[in-house]
Amino acid sequence: MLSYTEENYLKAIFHLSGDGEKEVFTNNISEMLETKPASVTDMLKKLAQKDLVHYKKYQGVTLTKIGRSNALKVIRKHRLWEVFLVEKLKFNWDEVHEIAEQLEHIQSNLLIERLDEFLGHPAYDPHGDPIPTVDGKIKVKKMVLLCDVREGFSGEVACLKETSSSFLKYLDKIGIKIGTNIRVNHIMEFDASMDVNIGNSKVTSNISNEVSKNIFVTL
Amino acid sequence: MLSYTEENYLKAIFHLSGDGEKEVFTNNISEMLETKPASVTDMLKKLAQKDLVHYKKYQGVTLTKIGRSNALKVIRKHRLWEVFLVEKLKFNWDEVHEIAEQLEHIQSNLLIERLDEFLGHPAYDPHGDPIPTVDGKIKVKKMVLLCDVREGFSGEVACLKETSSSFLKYLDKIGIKIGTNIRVNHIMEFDASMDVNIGNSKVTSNISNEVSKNIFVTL
DNA sequence: GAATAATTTTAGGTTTGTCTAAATTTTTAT
DNA sequence: ATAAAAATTTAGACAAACCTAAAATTATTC
Repeated sequence: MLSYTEENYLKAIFHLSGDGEKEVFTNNISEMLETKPASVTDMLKKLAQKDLVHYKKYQGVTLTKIGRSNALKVIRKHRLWEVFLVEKLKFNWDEVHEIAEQLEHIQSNLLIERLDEFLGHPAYDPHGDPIPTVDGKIKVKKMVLLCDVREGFSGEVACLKETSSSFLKYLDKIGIKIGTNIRVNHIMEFDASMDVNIGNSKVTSNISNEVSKNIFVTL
Repeated sequence: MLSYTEENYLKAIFHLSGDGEKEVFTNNISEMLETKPASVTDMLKKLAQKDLVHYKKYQGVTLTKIGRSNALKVIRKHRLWEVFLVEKLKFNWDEVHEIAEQLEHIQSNLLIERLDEFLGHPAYDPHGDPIPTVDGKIKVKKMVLLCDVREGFSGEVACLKETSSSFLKYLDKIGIKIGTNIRVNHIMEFDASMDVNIGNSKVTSNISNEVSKNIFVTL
């Protein structure tokens, strides 16, 4: 049985490693979890001892099989609870993160499977992130960042890279949600901002590169 | 902001005091929370310092206004989550306690008010216990223990004193749930067991005094 | 290839909530 | 009323997860 804190470390390592691809370093984790590097070192030793991470002094960490499977379990719970909050309790997509951060640590396999069923086995959370299956598989969609879409092409919003409340509120305001179609009409050479059509709207909106770098679309 | 542990102590004191009526003693708390009396003393000092309990060495504790209100908030959350688990996720009434013990500590007023709304503002949890309102009021039903019902009279099951899994499973088996009508036909002088009719059944069942002492009915 | 900078680890300390063992207070029983 | 029993508190320790400050390692730069 992992502690609340151990689960958070595993989750952070998973995310920072790009879903388990690369190595992760002490300072990255310390920044993400808002703790000091010294504390991270302490915890990495502990996780290594429990066989949850591969860790060599000064050389960064990666998750073991067991560590990865535990991280995915927590992420599954987090995303299912987010769906519940938005679909059933009518929360806005920018309000659910903090609550799901707590709910993801509730221990009960039966609970999470019943919740999954109750929600109709959703594949994606409200921000478009895939929900891992019970056995730790993730459906990866073929997506590109909106900023990489060429002029004249269009795509469907699939997932967000950034999910801060302020970003989500901005997207709400300009009418972008998961599934919205976006057509790229023109890209400014100067600042890489884009003139786009959002949804069925005939009106052209301009979105900054900072924004288009944080939206994934399927073509 | 109270810790998980502090909330559990307040809740335990509330329950042990008979909803805030009597004083509670160190050993009672220690037994309920499965900790040693010395640990309880430590915590009582801390709670007293935070003005959550009235505490005098060797003389027992009672909750302050603030302590009581916090205890009721936790109990409200616990019981609302129990309703959710039974009504929405199809849990059996004997399976929900442990999960609700965890869920009751999730911090978010908005969450609990949305949940309350989602569930249709229930007044009682699956075991018949009243759900405190946001402002800490509890609806007290006029109830008597089934063992105090006289021969020839009948009552409706309103609430259970004991809510252990084994007791709830036994009640399931003999067909007793909240709302079931029970008619007392005969009381054995020897062991105070009762011959009763459960629901609309014409068959007479015999239930022990141990059982009838743990069922509250309204007449 | 040194010297400096950045990163990471070690050493030692804090807080929260727990424990054991010993001391104190209260209650009960003779 | 006093001795024995029961309940409670104090004293001192421990584990988890964090901290600061100093030391060690790795990376970068001239």
